[in-house]
Amino acid sequence: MAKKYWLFKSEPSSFSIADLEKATNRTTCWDGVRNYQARNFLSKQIAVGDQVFFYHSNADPAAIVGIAQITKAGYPDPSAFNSKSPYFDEKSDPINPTWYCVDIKHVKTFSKPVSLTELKSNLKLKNMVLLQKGSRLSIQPVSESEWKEIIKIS
DNA sequence: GCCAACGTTGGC
DNA sequence: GCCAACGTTGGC
Repeated sequence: MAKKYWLFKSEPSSFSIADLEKATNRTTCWDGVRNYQARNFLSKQIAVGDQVFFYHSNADPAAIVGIAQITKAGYPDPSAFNSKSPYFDEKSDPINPTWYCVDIKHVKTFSKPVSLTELKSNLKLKNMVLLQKGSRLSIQPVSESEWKEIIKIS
């Protein structure tokens, strides 16, 4: 299976790429995703070795700030069953879990982040999911050509 | 802080 | 099944 590319959004005030870099094994469980479309990517399509752009939303500036890779494919999100977690979902059944997560590992932090403004100004990237009007999806596919173009500018 | 766009909920 | 109301996301 060909390697695939993704973009994961995170608000740096809750979890930034610096936090990922500092995490044990530079790895974290990407939990708490509570959107069905994003869930489907996590549970069905994202595979070990896939590459991920780490994006800071609600940030100044909003930007792609680095790269991570998938170290563990989709598995049931433990936070959904933890009543103390802010992501607890009492309706999720452990036998047939509603929510999934993956593990990601830090690969690199860009010395020069690629800002949303730069992405928007690049015509080769106009079809990126991130740039579509009203796009709020927190886990998005990125095409190979988009990936390469962004690596080139970074 | 504002607000447009989106997803979900729940009454009917 | 429709759709209004609500809560959330996220750029500005």
